[in-house]
Amino acid sequence: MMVAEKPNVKKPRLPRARRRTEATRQKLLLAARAVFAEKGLDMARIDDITERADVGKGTFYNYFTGREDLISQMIKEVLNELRREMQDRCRDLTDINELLNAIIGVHIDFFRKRWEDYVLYFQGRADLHLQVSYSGIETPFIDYLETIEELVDSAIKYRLSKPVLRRLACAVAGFVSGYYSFAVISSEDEDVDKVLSSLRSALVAGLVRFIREALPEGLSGRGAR
Amino acid sequence: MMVAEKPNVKKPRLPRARRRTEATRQKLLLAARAVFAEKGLDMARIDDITERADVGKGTFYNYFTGREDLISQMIKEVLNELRREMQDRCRDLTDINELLNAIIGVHIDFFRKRWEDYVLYFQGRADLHLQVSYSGIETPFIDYLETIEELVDSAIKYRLSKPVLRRLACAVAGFVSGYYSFAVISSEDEDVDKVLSSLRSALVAGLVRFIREALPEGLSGRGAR
DNA sequence: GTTATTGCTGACGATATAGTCGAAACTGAA
DNA sequence: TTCAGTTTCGACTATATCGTCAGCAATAAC
Repeated sequence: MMVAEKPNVKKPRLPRARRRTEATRQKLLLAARAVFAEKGLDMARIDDITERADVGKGTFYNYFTGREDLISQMIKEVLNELRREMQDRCRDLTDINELLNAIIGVHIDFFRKRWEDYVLYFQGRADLHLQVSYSGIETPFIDYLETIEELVDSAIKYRLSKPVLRRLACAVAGFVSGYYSFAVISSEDEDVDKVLSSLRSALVAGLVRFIREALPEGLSGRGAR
Repeated sequence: MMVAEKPNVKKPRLPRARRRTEATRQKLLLAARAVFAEKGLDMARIDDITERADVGKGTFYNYFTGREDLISQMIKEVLNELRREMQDRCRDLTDINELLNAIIGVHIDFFRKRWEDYVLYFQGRADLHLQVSYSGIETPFIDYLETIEELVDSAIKYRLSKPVLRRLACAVAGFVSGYYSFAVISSEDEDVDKVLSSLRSALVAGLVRFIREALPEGLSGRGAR
C-alpha cells in the first residue's frame, strides 16, 4: 500500500505547482477586474492590483508584461466567454425571432451577473475609438461581432450579404450595451434587466422587419411558417 | 472727428481683452478635444493640451482648476449643444414616428460632423460606470436623457409614465451611440451614417410598437390618423 | 537531506507628470 | 509715456508610478 504509480510517472508536469501558479494568475485577474471597475483601465495602478490580489508587485510581471498585456488578455477572455454563451444558448434556434431574442437575452444575463466584466467590455470599446489605445483589443471585438453574424446567418435560409449581417450585429451589440449603460446610471431602483427584456422585443421586431426588407423576396425564418 | 464717446465709456468691460481671453479658452478647449480623442481622457497630459494649444502650461490653470474641471465643462457643453439641436429640429413634430426619426437623425448628424465630441461623449459615459470617476459628469447625461423624454412626452397625447419615458430615452440614446461605436470600428469603407439611417427605421418601428403597448388604449400619435 | 528549479518578494532607481509661482509681457486708461 | 491690472509663461518642486532585480521561499527531483 502507498507505493504504486511512482516509477511510471515520467513527468506529470508539476501538477501541484501548476495549480498554484494558475491560482495566482486567477488572483491577479480577479483583482484587476475589481480595480478596473473601480478606477478604469488607465487609472488603475499596478500596485492597486497586486495589493488587492495580495501578492508582491514583482509577481505581476511574472504573468503579464505590463498593463497593456493584462488588459488585452482580459478582454479576450471576457469576449470569448460571451461568445461561448451565445453559441451555447443559440445552438439550435432556427427562428430568427427567437434567435435575436436569445442573443440579446444572453447579453442581459451576462452583464447582470458580471458587472466588472461589463465595465471592462465598455471601457475597452471606448478605447477602440482612440488613435492610441491598448493593442490587441480590436480583433476580439471583431471576432465577437462575427459570432453574432454567424448565428444570424445560420438561422436564415437566404444568405444575407456580409455588410448587412455586420449591420445587424452592430445593431444588436450596440443596442444592448448602449441601453444598459444608460439604464444603469439613471434608474436606481428599477429592475434594469426586466425592463430591457421588454424593450428587447421592440428592437427584435424592428430588426426582423429590417431583415425581411433586405431579403430578395419573402421567406424570413426557417420557412413560410 | 475721432473724439466722441470717450468720456462716457465707463466700463465696457474690456471688450477686446474679453474677446482675447475667450479666444484662449477656446484654443484650450479645441486642443483638449483633439488630445482626448487621441489618447483618452485619462492618458491625455496637461502638457499635451497646452502644447497643442500653443500656450504656456500655467495658462491652463488660469482657465481650469485641473483636468477634472476641464472634462466636466467640456462634457456639459457638448451635451448641451446636442440637446439644443434636438430641440431645434424636433420643435414642432407631433407624429411620434417622425419625432423618433428626427431625434436619431440629429445624433447621426452630430456625431458625423464632430468625431472628437463623439469620443468625448462615449468616454465620459464609460466613466460613469466607475466607482470613482470625474465629478460633475453624471448630471449632464441625466439632463440629456430628460430632454429626449420631454420631446417624446410632448409628442404623445396620452402621458406615459416617467419610467416608461426613461426607458425610451435610454433605448434611443443607447442604440445610436452603441451602433455607431461598433460600426465605426468594423466597417471602414462603408458609409456608416447612411446605414445607420436604414436601421434607424427598424428601431423606430419597434419603439412605436412599444409605446402603443404602453398606452392605456389605442391613440398613439397626435390623433387617430 | 540535499540540490535544482521555479515562483515570490518588496525596496529601489529612473522617469514622468501635476500643479506652483515669480517674472515678464501685454492691455487699456490717463 | 506711465501705470495698474491682467494674462501668459515655463522652469521648478514635489510626488507618484513604473518596471527591475537580487535575494528569499517553496517545491520537485534525486
